[in-house]
Amino acid sequence: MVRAIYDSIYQRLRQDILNGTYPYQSLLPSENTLIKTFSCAHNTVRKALALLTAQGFVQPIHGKGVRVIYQPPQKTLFTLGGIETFKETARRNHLKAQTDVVTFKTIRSDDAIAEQTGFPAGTELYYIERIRRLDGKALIFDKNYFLASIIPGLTTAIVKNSVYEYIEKTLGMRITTSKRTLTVERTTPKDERYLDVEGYDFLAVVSSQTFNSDGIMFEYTQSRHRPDYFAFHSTAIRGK
Amino acid sequence: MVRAIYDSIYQRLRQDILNGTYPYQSLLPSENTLIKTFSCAHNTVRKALALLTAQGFVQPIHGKGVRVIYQPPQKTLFTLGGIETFKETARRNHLKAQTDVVTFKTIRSDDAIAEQTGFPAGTELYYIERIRRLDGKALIFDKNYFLASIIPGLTTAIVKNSVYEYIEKTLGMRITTSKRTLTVERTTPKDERYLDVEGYDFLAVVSSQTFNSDGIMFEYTQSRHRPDYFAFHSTAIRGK
DNA sequence: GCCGATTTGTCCGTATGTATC
DNA sequence: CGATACATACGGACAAATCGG
Repeated sequence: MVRAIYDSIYQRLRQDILNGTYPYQSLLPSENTLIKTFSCAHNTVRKALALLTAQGFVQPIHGKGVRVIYQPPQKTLFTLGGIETFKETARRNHLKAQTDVVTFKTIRSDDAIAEQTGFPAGTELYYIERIRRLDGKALIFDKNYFLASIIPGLTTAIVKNSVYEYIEKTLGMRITTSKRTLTVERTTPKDERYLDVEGYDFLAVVSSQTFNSDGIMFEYTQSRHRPDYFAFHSTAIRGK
Repeated sequence: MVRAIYDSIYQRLRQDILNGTYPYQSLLPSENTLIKTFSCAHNTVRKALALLTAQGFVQPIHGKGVRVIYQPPQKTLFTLGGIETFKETARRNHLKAQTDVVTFKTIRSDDAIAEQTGFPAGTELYYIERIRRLDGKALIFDKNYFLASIIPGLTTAIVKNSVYEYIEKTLGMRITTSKRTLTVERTTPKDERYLDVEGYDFLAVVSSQTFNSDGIMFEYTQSRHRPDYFAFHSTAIRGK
């Protein structure tokens, strides 16, 4: 897979921001300099910078330069914000990850499920419930609905490992957009049965719809997190 | 203020998606068509489409078209996700908003504040605590730190109305990037004193750093929300 | 399976506008 | 005012994916 030029520029600048070459509040080399460094056109550099801006790494200042606004996270705990696998998250935090599958079946969506997930009623779905353990503690309760017509051949073994790995590596499907809603909800009896709630009576709940590169929603997931291991990061950019 | 061409195309398409002209799962007119419609260059149309993609409205499909993946929110309640003032949010939900200022003072940041907010120790700051009421109920507890050197002349009157209005209209400063972290925390005695917690012992806590168009962080805010009036929306796009 | 039309994706070079210093 | 730097826009070229005949 050959990377696009703008992408390699983006990756390079991103790395240099992360490793401190361009520290917080410093200015990146000017667009003109970058053009010479990477021997490419103006627009190509700008596309890379637009990406960095959208991800919250830099803030361009008209007539002045491009300022780095990324700061390394101070408290290092379990966080999420991009599109990341549970396994990836665990590895990033040097924690031992384990997944228990408690439910695995195919269902047909009814009106209630359609209302909640956005899948039309009558659609054939996989329904999966999993418990995510970090260092042995049951911290996250996941409910997944997968579109059976798009994700064929799911097995408990796959589900226990990583569904995303199966989707991307085996099926060769690309995951692109993910829309999320975050709420705070009271623990249910089911939560208490499966999770080590340890006195917590509220959970952080992330509901997400995931789309593939055809713009088809193929997954609806609800992840219920124990609050003390949860943080969610997001960057918003005003208009322009 | 004259809008850029790409921006007017973006606004127009966005409107047409919101009002149902281009419904969920439909395809937008092709880039070629849009070029003719708006009498502009390829790249200009593409910039508008890139914006729509980044905001989660559409998903382009190589060789096929640009698919609309926006769905109107089903449960209409208090939500946030973009950069929006409290007043704007209240108006959108047809609720009567009221703000009580409980603390308003200037302080100098110490090590503890620096650690939490990201302002260097020794910086002069405004510190404000406010209670946000919707339809009379005290639902949100806000703590703000503003950089005094950047936001001069704050008064309780301004703070009771809208600080952002003051910043944008009176000072003429542009707010651009906002970085947020979302956590779930136990209510404190202070929360219980000021908010109508009604038995809720956990709150949704949004911490945000706001940057102006010079890339200077001028605000750190912590908003503590009662769970039943809180939802947070976010769109993530996988790298490429 | 191939070809050609359509459509999105990447890149270039140039020109002009506008903000900062 | 001039030099520098980011912002917008144009037009052209070619690549890559999709789809129908």
